[in-house]
Amino acid sequence: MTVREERKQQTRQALLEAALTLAKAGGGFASLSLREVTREAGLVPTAFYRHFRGMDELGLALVDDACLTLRRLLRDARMHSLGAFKFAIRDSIKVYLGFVRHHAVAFEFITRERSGGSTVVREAIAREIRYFVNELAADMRVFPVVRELSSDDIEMIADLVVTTVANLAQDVLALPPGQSRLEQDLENRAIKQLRLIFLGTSLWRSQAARPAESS
Amino acid sequence: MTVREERKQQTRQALLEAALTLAKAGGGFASLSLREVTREAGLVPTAFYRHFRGMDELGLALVDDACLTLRRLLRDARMHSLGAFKFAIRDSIKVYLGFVRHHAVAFEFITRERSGGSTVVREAIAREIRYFVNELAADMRVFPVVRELSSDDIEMIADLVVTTVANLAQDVLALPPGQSRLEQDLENRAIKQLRLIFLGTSLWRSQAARPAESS
DNA sequence: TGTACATCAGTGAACGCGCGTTCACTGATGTAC
DNA sequence: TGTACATCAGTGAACGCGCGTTCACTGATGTAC
Repeated sequence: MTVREERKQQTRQALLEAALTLAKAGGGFASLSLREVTREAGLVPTAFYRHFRGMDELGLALVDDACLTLRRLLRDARMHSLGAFKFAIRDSIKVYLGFVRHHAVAFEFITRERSGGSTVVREAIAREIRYFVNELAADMRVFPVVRELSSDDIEMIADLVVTTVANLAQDVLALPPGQSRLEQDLENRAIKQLRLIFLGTSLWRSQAARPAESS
Repeated sequence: MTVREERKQQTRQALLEAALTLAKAGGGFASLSLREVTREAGLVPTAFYRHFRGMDELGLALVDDACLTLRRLLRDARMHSLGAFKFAIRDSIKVYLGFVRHHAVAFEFITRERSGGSTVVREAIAREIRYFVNELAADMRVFPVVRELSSDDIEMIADLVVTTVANLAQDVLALPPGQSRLEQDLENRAIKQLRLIFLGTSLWRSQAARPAESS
């Protein structure tokens, strides 16, 4: 990579980080101006166009970056869990929350723009979530109890799990800093919820013919 | 109510509806200008201040309105289910989705601003969700299986249910119109998810001492 | 009931401001010879 | 290696536009007598 290309990448990164910082501090990515971003990055507004066509393209780049990091984490986690042949919910949640806190800015961006913001950003995030659900569904097949279920049901359960942990991230990040007691409560709640889900999973097919409507 | 007060209420309502319409069509409530809203409502911009201090106050009024309607629905639903002493998941979801479709604009506003938009609107929505979780937790106590659980656990389960149906509403509303096949899929998925949750609930305490970590 | 005054929802002009985007430019870096 | 030209990331002035908010106003509705 030439010196010029290297410097261009640095500037691009500065723009992405400026956008994340401002989206976190202000009212989300949607209410964020091109001029604000370049100002934060220490550039003149027109320099923006050397890197992105407009704010939408920058938003997509943010989603891609954040999700790439998350995918890497999941891949590593899968390696480890496959090696050890175990699945401890509490440990997994701890690792996950550590990651969420470490990449708080990127995560806040994703959870926030998931349903707000511009259409193109929202669709990109929806696509990534679908990807994660499929990944998790595939991973879950290592458990004998799960392997007996239909693909449809496995995906249904994976979706419930992803929704639950996404909700956890959202709640934790919405907390004012230093509220470690409340954070503990949220963590414990999510752990219990996942245990409940897997408890239900372990019985799923056996009762499927006449399900738990009357309970 | 005098003629003047009546007309003022009409104008106020026109502003609220204009904001809902625009928030649905455009990029959410946050990226919505005072002038846009008054224009849509057929007013001069300055007339806005006769009704709200600014856009934040209008946002809060929207949350209040939408949640008031939803609370009424829940109250009615409770009456019926208490009268009949039954709890059919499929029927409940059907009623709920009917309500979501009927109040699509208000619902889209809530699900969208739940995590995007201005801080004050977001906090108001979080407060309402907490209220719904508590209501549901109280309602769930009519079931003998639930009554044996701790208040903490009941709330944990209620939260999981509320998150799941909120997620369903979000997914259904994000669908392009006329996709009744995909809508059916989402509905069936949510029904299964709730069944799974109640299946887990029916066994919750009995396995609590050494929970489903190894499954 | 009729009159004289008070209230106040909605008007319209005006303001200063930050926005996205255009354009011609500069000067450091890259490249071909 | 040295030179002459090409590339292109970043500059700075300029534009037209919609924004939130102010202010003094108008005229229909309300109220006191």
